[in-house]
Amino acid sequence: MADVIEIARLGLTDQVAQRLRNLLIEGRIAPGAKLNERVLSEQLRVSRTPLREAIKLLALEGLVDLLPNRGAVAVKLAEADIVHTFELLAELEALSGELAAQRIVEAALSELRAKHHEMLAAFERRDLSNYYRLNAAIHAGINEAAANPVLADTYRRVNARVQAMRFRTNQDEAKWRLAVQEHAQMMQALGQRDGALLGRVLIEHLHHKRDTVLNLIRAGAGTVDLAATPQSA
Amino acid sequence: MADVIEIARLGLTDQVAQRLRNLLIEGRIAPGAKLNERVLSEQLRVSRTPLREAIKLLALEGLVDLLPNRGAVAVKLAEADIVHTFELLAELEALSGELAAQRIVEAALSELRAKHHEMLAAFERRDLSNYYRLNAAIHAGINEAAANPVLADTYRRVNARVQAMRFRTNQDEAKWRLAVQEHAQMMQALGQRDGALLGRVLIEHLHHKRDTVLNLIRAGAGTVDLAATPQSA
DNA sequence: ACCCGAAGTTTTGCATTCAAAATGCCTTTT
DNA sequence: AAAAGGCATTTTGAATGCAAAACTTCGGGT
Repeated sequence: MADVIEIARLGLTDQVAQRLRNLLIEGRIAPGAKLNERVLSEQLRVSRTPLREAIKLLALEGLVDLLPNRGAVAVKLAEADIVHTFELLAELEALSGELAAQRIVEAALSELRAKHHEMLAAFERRDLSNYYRLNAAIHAGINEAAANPVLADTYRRVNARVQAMRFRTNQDEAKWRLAVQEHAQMMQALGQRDGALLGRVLIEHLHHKRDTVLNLIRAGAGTVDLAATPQSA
Repeated sequence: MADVIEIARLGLTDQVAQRLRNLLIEGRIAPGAKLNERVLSEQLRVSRTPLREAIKLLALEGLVDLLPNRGAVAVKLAEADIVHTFELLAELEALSGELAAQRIVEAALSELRAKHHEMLAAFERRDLSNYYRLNAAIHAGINEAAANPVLADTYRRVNARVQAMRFRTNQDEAKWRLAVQEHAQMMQALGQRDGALLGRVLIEHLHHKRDTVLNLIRAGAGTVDLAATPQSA
């Protein structure tokens, strides 16, 4: 009866990294914005040491760019970056799906179905916030069902890069409907344990997601934010 | 005429990370060994600050495990980790191959062919060191030809985890021969721009590599090293 | 008037110092 | 004698301080 409870106890660095990650993903720190160490350390009430370590971590995750002797800036993804990221992300999701279809246990499948129905409810109410949350939870669930920690970890890292963009999509009614349909197909394929089908559906799904994000960028939303949220208020 | 030459100028942290990464991959720091910050900082002649940052980076890469308030240890991969890593790695290589077959330019293909022949030469001489170097260069070349930086980066990261193991394989003559044959098939598929075929060959290739590594571990080589190289000399 | 250059300021990078947590040893008690 | 508790040492974690690099601004020159 060794490690039974094991309460939190995260290091400060990891807490800071988590906080910064959220700020970046939610766009509270605008793409292209400089990350001033002194300012940030005062805002987060930590010294520069754990902050710097956290920034280095985020750089490895690809959420910030590191300019030697000139600090870090929040990444501003170009179209090519989006294309490249989704090219990989689609494949990772497909692999997750194929493995999940083979390995998922009944309990997990039921939980995913439940989340799927909750998501449908959020869709009917046009409750974007909950829809997004459940959507992410379902994808994460499939990932977990694949029972490959290395894959899960890699997926999380790559996904983080475009999460900020995905956050702001699904305004288009038609595309939203299509996404919901695809999710239904996913659940069906998973229920039938048809990995190949699930993989194909996921690739298609991500393909559409990519196009949505690209449109968003072309509309200017993803690149102009520079002065919009100067990370203060 | 801005940044034309742009010599090195890496930060100390990155240099330390690179050095540590090599030590870990080459097994100079044995799996399971503790990374004492004071000792390492004296050996590498740097202060603990950049060292700590580097260790955190390696933790994110999965090369060391981070125990809260108790420092870092070099990862000791279990069989399950190997299986999981190769499960992903095979897919990443296959994707690289498919994209490379579509996108590789003639010059890069020629360079790969040249490296392939050099590798055959190294094989004939049973020159394991050069064989390994050229082998890695060819895989890296295919990766680069895929022209997807996100994929390339991810591949590098995941590959690093098992590089230490791959380093010590190919002692078995029969398996070595097979690997060389598979490489020939790879070059042919690439020359024909047959991405699907190249993908299949690569998955098979990695599959075999995985089995070799698993055998190596089962023979005890991968896990017993604990006291073998106590990171000093 | 505009451009180039130098001094001052700011900001990052690294080292050192201080604090907190863990490990190991020794004493003490049953 | 064995186990438990406390003290000392070691080791990690975080903050501060110092030096070097980059940006800014102001002044002089063309």
